[in-house]
Amino acid sequence: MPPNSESRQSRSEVPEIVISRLPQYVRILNRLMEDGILVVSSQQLGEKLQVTPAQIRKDLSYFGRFGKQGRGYSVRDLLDRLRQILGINSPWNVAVVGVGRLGRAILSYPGFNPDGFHLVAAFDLNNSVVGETIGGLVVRNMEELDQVVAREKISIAIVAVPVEYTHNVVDQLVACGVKAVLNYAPMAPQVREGIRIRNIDPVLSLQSMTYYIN
Amino acid sequence: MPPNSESRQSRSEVPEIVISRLPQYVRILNRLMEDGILVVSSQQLGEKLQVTPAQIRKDLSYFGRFGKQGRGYSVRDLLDRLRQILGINSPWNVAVVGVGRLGRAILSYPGFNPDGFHLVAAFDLNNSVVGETIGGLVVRNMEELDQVVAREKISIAIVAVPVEYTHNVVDQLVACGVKAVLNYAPMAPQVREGIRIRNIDPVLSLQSMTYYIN
DNA sequence: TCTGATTTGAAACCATGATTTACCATCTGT
DNA sequence: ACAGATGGTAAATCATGGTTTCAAATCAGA
Repeated sequence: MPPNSESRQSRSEVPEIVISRLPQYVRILNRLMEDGILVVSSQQLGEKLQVTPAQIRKDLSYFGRFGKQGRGYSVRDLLDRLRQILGINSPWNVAVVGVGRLGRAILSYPGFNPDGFHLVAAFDLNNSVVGETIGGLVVRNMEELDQVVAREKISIAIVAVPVEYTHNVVDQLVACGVKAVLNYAPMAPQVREGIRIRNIDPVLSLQSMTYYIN
Repeated sequence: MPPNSESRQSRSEVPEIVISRLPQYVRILNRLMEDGILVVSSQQLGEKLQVTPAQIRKDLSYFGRFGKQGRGYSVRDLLDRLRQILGINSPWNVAVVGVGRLGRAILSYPGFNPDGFHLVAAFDLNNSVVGETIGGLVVRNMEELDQVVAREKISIAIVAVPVEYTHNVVDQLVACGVKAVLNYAPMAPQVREGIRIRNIDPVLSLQSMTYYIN
């Protein structure tokens, strides 16, 4: 088998910051697609994203040659390739743990589904909310976690529990086979190699902005 | 007037990445403070934060000399200094715009107040929720924005409105004198020089994690 | 079919910031 | 006073990633 463009460069060599930009490219390309635009240049993409055209070309060149000189990139082709690279060309099943106010907001947020993240299960530690139906899902007891994660092939979890339970919940999720966690608690749980975690922490964001406006 | 430690280095020369680490130092120091720890070394701090002691010392050296050789840092003093540097030694008044499910979750979240971010006003575009009381605040009409922002000295806003209104809302806030915006909509509004904006976008976070677990 | 404009992709170059090393100053405890 | 620990500073080095440059490919139009 001849080397294809994707194996030219080992996966681990692509800088993480490049990966973090790809979803933004995807978002713009989706918009262009909806607008019926067929071809786009790195120049035009750069303007919409406030980055230099060169950076876009370099980012893309980690994965192959997707453009045509003198012309630009086919919106549809580039979108397909990026979705494939990111692993968002097929849907993911996601569990939400914690159905307090934030968890409920997450479960009701319509923005996950169109991008292929299907919220398929909800869990809570507090038995008084177990059994409730929220966003079309029955809230389950944490005892069912293992079984449901396996049955529904859940590899991503969104954690919105109080900070004091977070570490424990994340450990349980990882033990069940969950591979990626989006954590809304104000802490940075440590996870073992191979597990991805992202923390969303509004207070940290606010605290770094006050430096500049002070 | 002799140069003090803070003017040794012009504010703009401190790398933004350094600023973004300071709130994490503050968080750890708060915990140490609660635990009654009086002194901490860069070594110990580094372990808790998963960074090298050298980096912590270098970060702090942008702002002055806070430690004592042979001893470490006084937790209370370092905490005070960092809070002063970040501008979080006195409270900030914050407005929340958008009281849908996410806005309500934000208004009810108890994590802002202890860190000195006081949610003092809530606004919504939809008149059907104006007048409701949520988290102790009466939801106001956007027409009152200008007046309330001025009266309450609000310089930070949290925006949780649907994506199609976001650009407009951010513009209105900036026009009223708001200096920093925490945006929860899946877009990156452009703001003029001098205004700080941070975007919280769970879908982008998920999409960059799938690359690694695919 | 030729010409000129456009654009990509690769390589070279450069800027930033992290790490390492070395050295000194200062503190604690004995 | 001395030993050991630790911070602060500077310099050197290294790693990362952003920018510049340019040859080659492509396209549009005469």
